[in-house]
Amino acid sequence: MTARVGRKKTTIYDVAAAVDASVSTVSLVLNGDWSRYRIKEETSERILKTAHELGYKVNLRARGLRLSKSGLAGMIMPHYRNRFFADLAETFELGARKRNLCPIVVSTQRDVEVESKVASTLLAQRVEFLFIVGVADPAILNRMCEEASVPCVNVDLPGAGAPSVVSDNQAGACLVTQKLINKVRATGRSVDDMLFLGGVAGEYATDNRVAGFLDALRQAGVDPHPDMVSCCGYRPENSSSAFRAYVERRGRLPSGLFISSITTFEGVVRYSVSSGTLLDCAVGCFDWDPFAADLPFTVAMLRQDVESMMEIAFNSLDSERQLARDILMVPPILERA
Amino acid sequence: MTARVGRKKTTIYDVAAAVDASVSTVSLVLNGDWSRYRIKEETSERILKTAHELGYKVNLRARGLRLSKSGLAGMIMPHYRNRFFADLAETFELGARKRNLCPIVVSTQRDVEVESKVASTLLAQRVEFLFIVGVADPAILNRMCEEASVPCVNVDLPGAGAPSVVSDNQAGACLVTQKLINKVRATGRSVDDMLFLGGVAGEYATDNRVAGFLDALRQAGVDPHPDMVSCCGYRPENSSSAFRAYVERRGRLPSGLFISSITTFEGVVRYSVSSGTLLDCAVGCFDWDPFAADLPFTVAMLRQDVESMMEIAFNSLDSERQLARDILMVPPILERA
DNA sequence: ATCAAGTGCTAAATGGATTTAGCAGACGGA
DNA sequence: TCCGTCTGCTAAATCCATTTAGCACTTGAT
Repeated sequence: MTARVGRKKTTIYDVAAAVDASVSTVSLVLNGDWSRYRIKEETSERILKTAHELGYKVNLRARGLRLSKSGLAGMIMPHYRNRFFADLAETFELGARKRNLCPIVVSTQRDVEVESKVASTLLAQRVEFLFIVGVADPAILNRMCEEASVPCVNVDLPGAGAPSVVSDNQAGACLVTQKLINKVRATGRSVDDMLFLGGVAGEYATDNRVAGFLDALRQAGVDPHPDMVSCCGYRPENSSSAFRAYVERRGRLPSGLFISSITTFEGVVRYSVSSGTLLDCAVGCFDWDPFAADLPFTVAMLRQDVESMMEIAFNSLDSERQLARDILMVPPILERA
Repeated sequence: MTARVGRKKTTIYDVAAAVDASVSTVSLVLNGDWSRYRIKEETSERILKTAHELGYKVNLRARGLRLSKSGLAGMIMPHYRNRFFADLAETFELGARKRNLCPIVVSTQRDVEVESKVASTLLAQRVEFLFIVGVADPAILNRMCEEASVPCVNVDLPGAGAPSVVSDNQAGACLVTQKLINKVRATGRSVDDMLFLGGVAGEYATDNRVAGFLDALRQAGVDPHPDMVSCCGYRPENSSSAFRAYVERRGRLPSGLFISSITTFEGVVRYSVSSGTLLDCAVGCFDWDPFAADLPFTVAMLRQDVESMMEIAFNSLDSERQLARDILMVPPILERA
């Protein structure tokens, strides 16, 4: 191991000089097609050996320039702080590596400015494609990708500028609500008395989850009234106080509680702990977290099917599907009933 | 916006041709030092305008090749599935962007093979530096970085091949244990009866946390006995059954419980829920998670000071500090007492 | 008329790899 | 002897941007 103390990196030129061959030969050998170009096995071995001794490592930026491929796969997402996003990131990385690409995942904290800046950096790095995850308005980013002719796909929140892969919020919410209704009925309480908590009215995911919730109620013969839905936002503080207000106003817990997201869940738990209220009602949640799954009451949790979503997303990068721009729905998985 | 329908990207050559100027002029203008090279403002404006119209975006790989800088900042870490790692990733990204670099974070699932492969890809991409986070044996990776003359730093788990930034596990554990001891004494129970649960004996973090736990006990005049420490691994199933065994064997809960990590915590909660045991003892945990912080009993949680750790890590990339290879200890923050 | 200084710009080298067309020599057959 | 065929390799163009030395011209002073 001839230590490279000198700070410059070894190039194919160095290797060529060392073995007294041409750069082309070295390149051909290092790329493995020496036999196709009739280069003697002995020469090939000498080159390989020397390259290794000199600590040669290909410069992917130079190769990328020549081949106009970067070997980079880009993804932008809000953050890593819940299991859904964390799993998306890890699954994306796995998929990228499987395709011999180097994943670049960047989180943007849902800041529109940052989203644009990050996207343009990634495009300037010439990523081979871009996954756009959980971005409220993907239109601008889709546009940027189109101008750079870089394939892209929207995940989690759909947009019209590219194919989109999202969980089937409505069907999932409907399924969980049906479970809750069964439980409520089993305990003899009234299905009229159920509550949807969390999210923001007007937002894609929330609206669809509410729709699924209401679907199930209607199917069960209930005529939903406005008091059954409380979209109080995502922050735990909000759901905590909204839930407190609801309970105090009505003097009792709802018979069944549909929680729209994991942070909303946190707020409910916080209320329960601080008020000493035991949550003895049917509870369902559109999200999954190992901690929540272990809490002192049974929760029907819906886990989004990250593996399938990502597989579909990867598949939607080819050109026909890029043009189609469909919204592809993936059913979430019921984690616990 | 002259739409680039043709799939090739615009280069400075295209711009030069369009404005009938030389490539050099275009490059100088686009890099903002047109006045330093006495290029007329009018020319400069024409070039800028045309570049914009043609949708020109610099090719960072070409620039990187020329300048032998990639503009990439690399980090490898086990996964994103707990708040500590998630926060590390986000803080790293922020720091990279602040330095005008594009962050590349790759998770390796603690697989030694994957770690090496990912590291060599990142080095071949010529990242400007590499953060090595939570890697059990950083030696090989440090070596690779040294050969590539890429600065690196170990975070969370130390190694001798580069500077390391770690939480002060021992001091933190000691601090929490002192809190627990006070609580135990306040409730009149015996400090002899405390338990350290989780982790793996022989591992850096665990050993230091155990040492801190024992320090505090000795300071409190207790002579620690083997039954006070149960290193049952990290998985919730392990801690769940280990804790059950402990409680059943002794017929009661410990007076104070020191939990070594968040996954261990999950197991304890799982036991508590499944057995209907109320955890009415002093509980402390070396880790932090918003969900855990809201559970139905008070937990003294130690949150690792990610911001400080990352700042120190970034600072340790300069050449003197690269050579020093110190282990830098950062005290964790007591989140709740 | 001559020279220095200033103005506005460009040619060309460079960074590291890939890839194709083709060169030089050996060898066999007619 | 001459041609065709192999064998083993290489020259050179190319990808795109950066950067320095320096060219050609004008202006003003002497």
